[in-house]
Amino acid sequence: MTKGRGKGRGSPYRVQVLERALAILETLAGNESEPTLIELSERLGLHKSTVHRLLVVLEQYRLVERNQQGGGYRLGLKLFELGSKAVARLDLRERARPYLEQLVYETGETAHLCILDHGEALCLEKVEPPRSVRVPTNIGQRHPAHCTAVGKALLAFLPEPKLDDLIKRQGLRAYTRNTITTPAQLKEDLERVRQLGYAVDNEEVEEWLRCIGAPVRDYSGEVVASISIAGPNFRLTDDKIPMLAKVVIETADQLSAELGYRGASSQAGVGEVSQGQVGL
Amino acid sequence: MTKGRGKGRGSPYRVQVLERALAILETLAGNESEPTLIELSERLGLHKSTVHRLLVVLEQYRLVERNQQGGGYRLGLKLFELGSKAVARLDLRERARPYLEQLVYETGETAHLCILDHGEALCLEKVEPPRSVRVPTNIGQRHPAHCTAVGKALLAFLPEPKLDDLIKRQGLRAYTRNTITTPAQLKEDLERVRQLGYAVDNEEVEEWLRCIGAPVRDYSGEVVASISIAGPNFRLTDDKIPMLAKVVIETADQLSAELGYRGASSQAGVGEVSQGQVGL
DNA sequence: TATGGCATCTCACAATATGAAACAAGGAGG
DNA sequence: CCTCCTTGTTTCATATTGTGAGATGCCATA
Repeated sequence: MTKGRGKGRGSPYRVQVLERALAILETLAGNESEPTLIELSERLGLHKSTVHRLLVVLEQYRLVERNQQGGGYRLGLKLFELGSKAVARLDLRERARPYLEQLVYETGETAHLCILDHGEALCLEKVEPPRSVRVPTNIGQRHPAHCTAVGKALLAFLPEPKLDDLIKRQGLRAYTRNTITTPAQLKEDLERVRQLGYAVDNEEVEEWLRCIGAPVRDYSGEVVASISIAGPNFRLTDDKIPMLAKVVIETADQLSAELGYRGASSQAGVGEVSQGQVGL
Repeated sequence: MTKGRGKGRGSPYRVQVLERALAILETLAGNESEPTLIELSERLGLHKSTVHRLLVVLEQYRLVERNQQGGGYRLGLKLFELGSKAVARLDLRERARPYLEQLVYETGETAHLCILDHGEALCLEKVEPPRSVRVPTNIGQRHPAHCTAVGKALLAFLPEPKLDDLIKRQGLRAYTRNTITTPAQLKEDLERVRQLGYAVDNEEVEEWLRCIGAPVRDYSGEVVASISIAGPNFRLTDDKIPMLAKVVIETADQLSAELGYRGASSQAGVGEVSQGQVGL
């Protein structure tokens, strides 16, 4: 019952077992606790038997583990293995780490590296300062693009039609009262990002959380990632933001250079850019 | 044709589609290049149609991506997402990183953090020194346990029956002429690890590569991980090993303390150990 | 010993995945 | 310009494959 569980887009191809197996994985990914076979089957609206059979196979392949003689089920480490392979091709991650560390050192705030993946900001790497307010993010986590600094730093350099497409598909959900919720506002904000060279998340996703992000370009000049610092509003105050932004931009530019970007000291050259429009 | 493709262990449950889908993922994980639909179907001995259908579904769920309008297929970033969730529960990784960095700082060599997963050493984290000989390992990669320092540091604290079981299942494959290939030799070596508090990989997996590893314990005293440094034989020379081992052990002990181990300053008390032979 | 929660197994049924073959879309080369 | 070849996409009849009700087994706790 309740067959086509969400997933919206009517797609021509379906493979029931596969979809169910993946639903299991997603459920395990979503839950802190480690659900039991029956909890799982209830949550998915599937039969004990069915879920059991799938779990056994998934376990054979290490995509799923059991707590130890009995407990619940959880994601297996094979996924970590595969996931590591999936990001290995973007060696961004390894190359960016020193720069993130430098950023943490210079600002004392948590630093992130993200890429745009299917309209959301996917966090590839995070470096935290020794002791700090806990920023509620994790490596591998997705974040909405329209209300995060990393997200906006990426969106700002997307061709307009793609941007429109994303807005239409993802919507602009409100997380706090500061969240931007109309396309017009968002575009205005992105224009500011292009002019200043950095993006700000002013408590748009979490009440007390502010972020400052800047784009990272590869050898071809394309924006392929963004980095940011994140901290509580009482440390990232309005008057400090320009100064901190300068540091973030500098670091992002260094990383861009590492990736082969020989920018004509072009857009957002920190010092002097903001005279003309930077143009979409 | 060729139905039960390897996977040996005759297990009571089988779900064909799932197994095939996972075979696709494994193939994509194993290949540097990004194979095309037909290459994939040939390699798997499956029909174009079948593979295509599976790929489309896998792509819907982001487990697989295409190169961009046309190229080959490759692993999708959803796997990274799931994989990150899978290791999040062992927060080992984040907590260990500073110690690995310290280790790199103090020794100038590449540092690794591994756990024992199904008889192999799974690399959870790696930190490299600024410029160094490239150590051929990656985060997420599995390594044989019997011929690596991280592996032996873990094996040494396994109950004997489990060890025997592992040896029987994994075998002791030779990678170089230094690789230990008999259970007796291995056990002798592991005894030495227990006495000295550290394990050495003396070019047992790669001709020029040496490693020094030490176990990490959690609050309960159980060995849950190991850390190591790895470098070329001309830097990790016999005479330097005891000194370097001391550093590795100290760092491992600090990490153990961080994890809540209030060890009775027990085995391998760092200070006085090394008078014996360094062995091997 | 009874009880309940959970995992595992069996089996008849039909829904589901399968793969042959036809079609479409490019690209390369003559 | 046309043909040939490679790769991806779609369709459809078929029986292989997955399904789920229910029975059984297992191990706790009461």
